[in-house]
Amino acid sequence: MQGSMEPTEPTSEPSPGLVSAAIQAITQHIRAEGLAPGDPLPSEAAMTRQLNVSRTVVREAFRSLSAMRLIDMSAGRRATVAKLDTGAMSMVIEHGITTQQISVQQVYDVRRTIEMRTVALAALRRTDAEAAAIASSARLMRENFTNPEAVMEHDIAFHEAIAAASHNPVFSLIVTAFSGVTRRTWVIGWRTRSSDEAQLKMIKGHEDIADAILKGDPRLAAEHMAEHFDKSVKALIDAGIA
Amino acid sequence: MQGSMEPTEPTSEPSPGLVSAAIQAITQHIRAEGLAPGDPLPSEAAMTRQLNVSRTVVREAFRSLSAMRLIDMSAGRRATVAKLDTGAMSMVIEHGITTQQISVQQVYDVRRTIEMRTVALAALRRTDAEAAAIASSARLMRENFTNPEAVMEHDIAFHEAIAAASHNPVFSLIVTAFSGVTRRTWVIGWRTRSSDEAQLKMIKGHEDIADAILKGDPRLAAEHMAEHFDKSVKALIDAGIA
DNA sequence: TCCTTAAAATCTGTATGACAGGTTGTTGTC
DNA sequence: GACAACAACCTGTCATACAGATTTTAAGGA
Repeated sequence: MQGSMEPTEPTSEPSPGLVSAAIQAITQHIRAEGLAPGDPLPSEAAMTRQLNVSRTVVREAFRSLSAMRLIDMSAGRRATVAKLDTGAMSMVIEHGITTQQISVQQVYDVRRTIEMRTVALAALRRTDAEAAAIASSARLMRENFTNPEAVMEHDIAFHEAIAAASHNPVFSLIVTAFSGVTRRTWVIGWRTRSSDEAQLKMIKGHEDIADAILKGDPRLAAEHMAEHFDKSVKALIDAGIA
Repeated sequence: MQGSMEPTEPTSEPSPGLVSAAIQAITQHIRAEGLAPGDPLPSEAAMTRQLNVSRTVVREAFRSLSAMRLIDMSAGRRATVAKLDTGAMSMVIEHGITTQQISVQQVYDVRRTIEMRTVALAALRRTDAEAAAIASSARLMRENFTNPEAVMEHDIAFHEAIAAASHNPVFSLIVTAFSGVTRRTWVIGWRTRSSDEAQLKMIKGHEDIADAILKGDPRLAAEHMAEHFDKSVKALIDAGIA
């Protein structure tokens, strides 16, 4: 049963490659069956029979979806539908940066645009627990301020917590996808704030944002966020980031 | 040379699975060599030797990156670094929608946030050709207004053209990633505009945006865009979209 | 010498078979 | 009825084979 000898559909085959077809078949199966995260998918063997292709093809399809984090795979178990994850988006952004198709500044412009909105939404919709988590990240930035690495991680957590408090997972998805870029450039911005004073002022900015969210004042929160981004971008430009 | 018999690195193996390791090796190769779009990657055979794993593993890694559109593959040719493409992002968004982890309204909120910015940037940065392309899409909407399918495609092209005119590929990436969702819900909004008058008014809104961009007035352009989105969201809510 | 063309080497696409190891369902015993 | 051993199923990885596409090399002629 060599693949090219028995074209299952001699008429219309728009996408080139059996793997692409298999990927589509799997995603369509999810849609057609109305599967939810955690629900199991057909086994590779079943898919092999259904599509009448080799296991190689089916496996490459499953693996591709797994790489995009649309499904979860593990040995012995069937693949399951995955919860929303930022994996694929992160990789696309990283790819764009490393191949110099997008610049760090362009990412920051998008981040600013989005986070001006998430911070306003967070001020309006945050639960008490979310407000506490945001404030906590800001506090941890101050407490660890002699350890840049730690400050950075709490900074990233701070922005992700705000996105989560916006109660729109698409915002969370995008903000989180940018975290990788932030990890790669954050230190540069930090170094331009040479004095302790400048560094503490930057941390103060985060506390102001957290306070505004706690108070439920979207306009004030957005103002502080704008200021924060303007200074961050300025720091990057001063450091000569293209 | 059975895989599990000769652990190449008996000490630290953080990521579970050889395929993940291979994916990382490839992306790191791109970074380390400073490859640009179009540049060729090592052959599968070369990668197989370098990583000391089977071709199966290497192939699944390549295929995964291809599915995310980070690399281009075709028979006989070596894989090459891909230009920035929205493929993976679209699939993530689609997945979120079909598994009901995100709602259409949430996508529209993100679109509104982003396109309020792209339209302003487009007004400031558009070339004459870009302004013409945007206006052309609006005109084609009017000319084909008895054919909903055609109107939709020109509508989508309109928004993507604005994103392109923002001269920030990250915006283009995100806006384009949402086009799939738009294709799946657009008709619903169109139907709520039952009269020709209502439909033509909606098209007029697009022309107003195009004019503002042509005039180079970011504030006016953003105002028209806001109005457009508010009406679109209202139309979806009227139609009972969750 | 240079151009053309045919053969060889290389590469990807797909299929098949094999086996290790994990997971789940079944059965049989106590 | 509880528990343990076993069988069935499933994924992870490897090896091999071959078709078809592409690139490289070599040969031959102008």
